[in-house]
Amino acid sequence: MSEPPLSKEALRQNYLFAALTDAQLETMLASSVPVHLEQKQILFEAGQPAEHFYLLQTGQIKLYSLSAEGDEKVIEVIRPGETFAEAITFMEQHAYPVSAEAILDSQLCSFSLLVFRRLLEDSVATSMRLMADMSRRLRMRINEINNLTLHNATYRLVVYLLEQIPEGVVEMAEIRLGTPKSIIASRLSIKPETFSRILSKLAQRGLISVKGTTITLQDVNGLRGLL
Amino acid sequence: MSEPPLSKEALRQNYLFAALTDAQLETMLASSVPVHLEQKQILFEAGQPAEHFYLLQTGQIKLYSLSAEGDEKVIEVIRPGETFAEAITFMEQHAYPVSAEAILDSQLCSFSLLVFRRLLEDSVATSMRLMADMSRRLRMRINEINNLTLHNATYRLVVYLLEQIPEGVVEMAEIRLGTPKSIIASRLSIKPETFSRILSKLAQRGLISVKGTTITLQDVNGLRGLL
DNA sequence: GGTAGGCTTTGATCAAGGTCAATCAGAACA
DNA sequence: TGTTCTGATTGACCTTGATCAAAGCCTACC
Repeated sequence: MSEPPLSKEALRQNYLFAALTDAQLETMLASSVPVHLEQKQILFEAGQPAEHFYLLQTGQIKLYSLSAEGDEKVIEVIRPGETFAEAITFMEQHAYPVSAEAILDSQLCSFSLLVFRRLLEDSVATSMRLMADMSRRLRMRINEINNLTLHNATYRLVVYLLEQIPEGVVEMAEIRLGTPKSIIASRLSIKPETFSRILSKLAQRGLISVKGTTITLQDVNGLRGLL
Repeated sequence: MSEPPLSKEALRQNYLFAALTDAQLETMLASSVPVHLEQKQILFEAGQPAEHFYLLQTGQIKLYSLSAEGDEKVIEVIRPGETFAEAITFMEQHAYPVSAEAILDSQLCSFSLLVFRRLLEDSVATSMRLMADMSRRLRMRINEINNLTLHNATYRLVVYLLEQIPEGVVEMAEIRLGTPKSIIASRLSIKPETFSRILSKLAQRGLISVKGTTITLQDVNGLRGLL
């Protein structure tokens, strides 16, 4: 299992690193360590002291919270090319606010939060990008709170389905869920049983059809009409 | 109704402005306009193009979302000394993600987002503070999502009550709600009726007592035990 | 003081979604 | 080709909290 050599060019693909100078990029790379996770392996747990943030190269990672009773809520599913936990540099106590676990075997790269933070002080452009991203995340979270409080489970599921297809599609569309249904359910704050029931209800109404992990939106406009 | 003259010193009280130079502060002040809102007056609505952010001097403002059916969810209640909407500089489309309405008559001060943004480019320290605040807000939102999905209404209400009292208190504590119960209910995503019922249930169990807008926590430890 | 209008409370009823348990479907593997 | 294991589905039932409607309570204002 040879670790993929992370090039400066590859790194610059990511918005976070795009505005760094070569020297800065090299500093970041020098602090980086490749990390491999097996499926179900835990990267960090909520409350742990945070010293690194991560760039996911391949695989999938779920960020989630646990209640005292052990119930799990998936906050976000990270996909290749995305970084996560970088905003933690700014938290008072440097501790992860959520836990992270590999859904699939994953290859990632860890960076020092401290090094990153020092570097931010010299890179206004990168600060701006980071702020833009944080405000995007903030916006996403507000959106999610709205969905949770203002809308029901069916609404959330339909929104999710429609988000998976490209803009212009009007008629039919096929979605391949890249993630176990139970995790999507948790992401949407729905129990797996309810998730399954809603899917079959939508199928009954001819709006979608489900075959295993593939969902075909038979009537995109009809689905939009539910919102 | 004479607008209170906003001094540089007063402005520096706020974390956002604390790290600015005198000249920068003057630039901000030059872009500022005092705003007065009557109770129930709307400051801005979700989706409107955003050109200003605000510092609340006196009164109370609620930030909220509306569903298509007109249901309202209060996201946050702003109190004097707090700024809001400043993170919008970084959003792709510069539009307010929520609406803002005065709960009480309120005096506030508006600032130009554009001027602020330009100034951030010259003030690394202020960028850092802003990022710290954004990450705090991000953390708050994640916390709220957890509360919504992992905990029930009673839990959320008890957490809210306990948040209102100082750290060390063990026995009794009195809370004066500065905000109508219906708004606190919405903030906690509970209907007013349910809110009221939960309060009386807690009162029945001797944990609290309610007299109008004043709530006495009779048994703080008992309440903590519910969590 | 009387009364109008805004919150808040209370009661009765209902629906959405959760829980528990059984069964099923597939993938992995021997 | 079983066999096993994990995740998905289905059914019966239950709980939470929403909804609807009717009082109550206060405060403001005539």
